[in-house]
Amino acid sequence: MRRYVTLRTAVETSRSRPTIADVARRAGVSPAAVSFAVNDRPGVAPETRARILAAAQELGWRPSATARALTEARTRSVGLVLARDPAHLELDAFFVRFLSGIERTLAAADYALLLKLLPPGIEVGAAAYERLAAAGRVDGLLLTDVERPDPRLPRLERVGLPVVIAGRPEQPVRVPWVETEHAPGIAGAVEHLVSLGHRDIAFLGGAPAYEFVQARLAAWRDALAAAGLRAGPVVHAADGESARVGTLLDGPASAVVCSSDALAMTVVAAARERGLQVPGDLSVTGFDDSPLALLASPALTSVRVDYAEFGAAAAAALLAAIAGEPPPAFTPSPPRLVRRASTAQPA
Amino acid sequence: MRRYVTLRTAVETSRSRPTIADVARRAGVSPAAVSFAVNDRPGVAPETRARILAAAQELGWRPSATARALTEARTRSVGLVLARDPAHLELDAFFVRFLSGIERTLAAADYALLLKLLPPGIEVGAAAYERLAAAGRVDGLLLTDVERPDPRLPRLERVGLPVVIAGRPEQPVRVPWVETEHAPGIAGAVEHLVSLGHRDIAFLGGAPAYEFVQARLAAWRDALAAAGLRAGPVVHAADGESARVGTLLDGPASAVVCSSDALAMTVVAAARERGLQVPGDLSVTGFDDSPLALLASPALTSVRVDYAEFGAAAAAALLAAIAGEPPPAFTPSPPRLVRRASTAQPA
DNA sequence: GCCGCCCTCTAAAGCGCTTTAGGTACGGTT
DNA sequence: AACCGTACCTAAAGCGCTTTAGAGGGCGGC
Repeated sequence: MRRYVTLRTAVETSRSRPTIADVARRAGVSPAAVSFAVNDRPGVAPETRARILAAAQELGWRPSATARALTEARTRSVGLVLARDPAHLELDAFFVRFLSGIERTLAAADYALLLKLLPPGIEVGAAAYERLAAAGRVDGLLLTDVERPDPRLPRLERVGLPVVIAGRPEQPVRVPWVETEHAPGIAGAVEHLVSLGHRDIAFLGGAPAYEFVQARLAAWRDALAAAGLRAGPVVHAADGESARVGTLLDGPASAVVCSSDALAMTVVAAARERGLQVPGDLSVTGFDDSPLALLASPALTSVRVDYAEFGAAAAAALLAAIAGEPPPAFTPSPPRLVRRASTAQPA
Repeated sequence: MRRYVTLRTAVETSRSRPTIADVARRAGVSPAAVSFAVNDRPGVAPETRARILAAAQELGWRPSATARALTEARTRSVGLVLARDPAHLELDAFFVRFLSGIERTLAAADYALLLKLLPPGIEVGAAAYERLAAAGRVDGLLLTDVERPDPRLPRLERVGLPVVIAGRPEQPVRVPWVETEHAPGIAGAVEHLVSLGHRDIAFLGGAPAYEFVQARLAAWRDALAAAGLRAGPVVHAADGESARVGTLLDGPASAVVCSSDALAMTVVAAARERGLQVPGDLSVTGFDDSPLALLASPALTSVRVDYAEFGAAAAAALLAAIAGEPPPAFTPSPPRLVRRASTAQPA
């Protein structure tokens, strides 16, 4: 057997990372053979492969992600740009769960996640996407927090990279999107309240610009219509904005359906200020079933949605798009109403 | 003026990203000239530079981050590995604020953040660091959630990449670390309670394995000693673990200092279960001043620490380490006690 | 009017991989 | 004995940039 020899003296004294050439030299083969071996390609004798892998192991060599990215024309990383105020993210149960689902999928595929957290301002957000794409830092992009209308969407096709939207765009887009079954969870909350005997049910949602807030609002409206009830008052507010939230309590509503647990706590606080008891005088449902729901007193009846699963599905769809395949089927598990102490029969 | 011409026919029909050669051709210069121009190096005539930049603009060209990474031997990205249970992260005010601070620094330096979110399990966590480093995906690593002792630390020197620890390692390490002034905030809480007249002050902290929990515990102890008081009971618990938290209330303590707002809410709930009023029968202080503090009822007296500033400083130290410079000075702004309704004079 | 210098720009190598196009040796056919 | 396949493996190009060495031209000084 002829051994492959290079003239370069093997100065392995350097402390920098070994290269494929170092491994090749040590295993007595060409760099190409090393490449074939580590990538599990045919054309390498089993014992040669073993020798190569051993050499790589001994040297602690792993192929440079950068060099690979250059030759394979893909970085094995995807980007997620979040253009939300950090303060708004703090109590958001969605973000962390969604992120962990994304990670689960990406890690399995050996992809990395590039996270960009920006102060809000759509223009900035879109520009960030485009910069990431133009620099070729990522193979694809994940979009979330869809607004209606969303100014980012028209610009998306210019990005020239696979993009998957996590959410349901209002306007028609040529970009694939993935949505989970969060809104139907509202129906469960309404039905629960109706079955308790409530006839006047209000809605308290977050910023109306968000599509997911609108979807929940619509679900609330539909569920009321299905129950033959008229829609009670609707208020949009930020967490803790108790003045505005309090206006909900001026009407006849005996129950409030909220689009988040933090908002539900805001209602509870506002009710208490007015001397109303929860759930005696007012029933309140939260959403997301965050740890908050248990900490609140009374503990909040809430809706649990599997956002990790959603994140995993969105990431899977993106990986498929990158591979040029159709997105895998996603059947979200149905949201689950968790009954706790914040709902009861009306007085 | 001689124009640079390549023999390659300019087939600009392809829809793939333009390369430096395309820009060079369009501007009538060599690729090297383009490189010099976009990197603001001397040796390019002003009008040539303008012509090159215009060509780049017209083509929508940005240098490939991948190719750059290969030649410059740096990726312009840093990694952050979080090995915490997502459920634990959900109510954590630290995480999001810290992240936004990191982003602020990185964005200014045109660095990207590679985030890895892992299920806990230290072995896994360290391996993730090493894989990221070995593949050359990042130029440096940020470590947080320091434990005592932390099994990751001894392995850190093998990583062969700049690392900065955000937190205070118990064992001596040769890796630079950055810490913020969170623990002294506890002293403020204790002093506040003492000034209200409390003599028996308990401590409720999160998992004792975390160094930051220990630091807060120590600060509590020191503050009590300084006030000439004996240390009340200490309990470590997870958010919502009210059974264990309740044991705090069996003793003589008239006040509880907590290491997070979520724990403070847990105490409040446990107290209420036993028929104790907050703050009438029991004063409680939270920590972090998360949005929770305002939503809770009573609103929580809490300690605000600027974690964004901390994240920014940690990232700055890492960038300095990458550049081979000493870390910039960091003087954290002092924590601020925010007095709200959960503390009052003892009965 | 020639030399030398500076300014501007190009040629070409090289970063660490992957991949295509062979090339060699060995065994089995005709 | 010449031939063909197959199995392994190597040479070399190329990914898109940066960078070093050096080429060419204009200009001032003598």
